[in-house]
Amino acid sequence: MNASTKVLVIEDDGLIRRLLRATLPPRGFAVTEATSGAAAVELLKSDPPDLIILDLGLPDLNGLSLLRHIRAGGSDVPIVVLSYTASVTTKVEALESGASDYVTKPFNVDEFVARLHVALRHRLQRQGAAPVFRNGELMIDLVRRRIMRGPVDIKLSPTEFAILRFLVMHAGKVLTHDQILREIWNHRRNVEYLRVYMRQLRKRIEIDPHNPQYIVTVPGVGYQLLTAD
Amino acid sequence: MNASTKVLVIEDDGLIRRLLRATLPPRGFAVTEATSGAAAVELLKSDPPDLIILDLGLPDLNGLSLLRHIRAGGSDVPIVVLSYTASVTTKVEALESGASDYVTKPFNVDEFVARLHVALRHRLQRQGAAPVFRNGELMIDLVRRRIMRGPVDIKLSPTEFAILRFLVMHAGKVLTHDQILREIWNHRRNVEYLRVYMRQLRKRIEIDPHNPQYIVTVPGVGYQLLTAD
DNA sequence: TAAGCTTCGTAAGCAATTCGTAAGTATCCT
DNA sequence: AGGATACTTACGAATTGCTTACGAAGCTTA
Repeated sequence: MNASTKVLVIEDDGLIRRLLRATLPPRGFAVTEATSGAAAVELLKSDPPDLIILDLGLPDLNGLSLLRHIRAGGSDVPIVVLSYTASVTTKVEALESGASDYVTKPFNVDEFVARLHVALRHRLQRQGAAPVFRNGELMIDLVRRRIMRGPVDIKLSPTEFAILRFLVMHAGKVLTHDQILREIWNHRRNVEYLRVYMRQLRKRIEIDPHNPQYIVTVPGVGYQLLTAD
Repeated sequence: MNASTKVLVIEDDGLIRRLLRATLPPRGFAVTEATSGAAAVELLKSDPPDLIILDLGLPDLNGLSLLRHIRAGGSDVPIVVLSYTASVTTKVEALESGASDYVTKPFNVDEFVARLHVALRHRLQRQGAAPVFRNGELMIDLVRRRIMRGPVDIKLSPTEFAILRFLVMHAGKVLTHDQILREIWNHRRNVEYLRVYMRQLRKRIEIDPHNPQYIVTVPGVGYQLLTAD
């Protein structure tokens, strides 16, 4: 758990917000807050957090809908649900809809933080689990910075490698232009640069850059590194 | 969750064992039991399960030690801890030691099963599984933006995909024109556009667009994506 | 039952956007 | 000086979004 785990607290109740604002930062979390579903949706786009704490009793939007909305959008960010309602059906619905955990108020802060750690652990595991990406002839070893297509060694410039690493870390998922731009250039460049670099990357790793079989473009959205299966 | 998720129940209490033996198999779990830590260690080697349900109050071995032992061995099998003790320190210790969840007895079976599903989900995610909509030949993977009818890959424009995603997120429900217009264009377009795009969508995903079997129109109201069952 | 109105599906055209691609400049390191 | 890399601009081709128009189907009312 590094020092800057970004947590988005989507919570109406001011008391809880204050409690979390007081207790989370000392434990290594950077807290952002949203008091309504609408604000939350905005923040999710502009500055994706590492973890979401979601209250089910929001005024303008049903918490469950928001949960499903986030999951349907393709995000697998851990979401810990917080609620007064201990109704089993609500719990089950939330958990089956993609919540990582369900904590009822009032709660003990230490246990709560431990559960946040559990929720975050899976993400870490997933990232560390596959240092080597494989699809057909292509092999990418992020740790050794080694890329091979069949027997040929492929050399990449630092920027090209950074983009490819980002793709590998989210292999199979569609990454939007915005996501990549933010990751690589912190949003200080625009989409044209991305195109230039994607072209460059393809020239290097694809057999036929005109008919890419690894890095495919998702028109109007972004790019995607295809997985083997 | 396929039909044969192997669960190892490490539990001393006969009542709980009987409860789990009665309730888990109908929900798609195959149950193996161990009543002592020693037996559990044996079973873990001989027949590794997909999930472990671990009681902390074993006679011959401290449950926490067993938990740490399993993790130290490099296994990342999900472990759901079950216990009478609600002591916060115990909970925190278990969770930080690698438990996926901590459930206190007595518990509700439905919620318990939902939590088992959560614990298993991460493993599935790591393997690349994602929530997928299915109806007959049609398969829609929102995360990968992949739509297939039988063996054919279907490509959609961003707007077409946005509409389909909205339908999938509320599959089976009738969505009114207004709802869709608000979601997709924020009400800045009128119903005619919706028709044009629905036609487009059908041309893409339906076998016979004149007799749609997936996207049906509900006259005067809106559209509906039919579910399998 | 016929006429009139509304809803729906469908075709088609135009404008704007998106994408791939080439090419040129600037900067840094060797 | 040479080579690699990053940055930047430009442009044609393809795709997409937007928009209008019209006939068929369904419903309502006289």
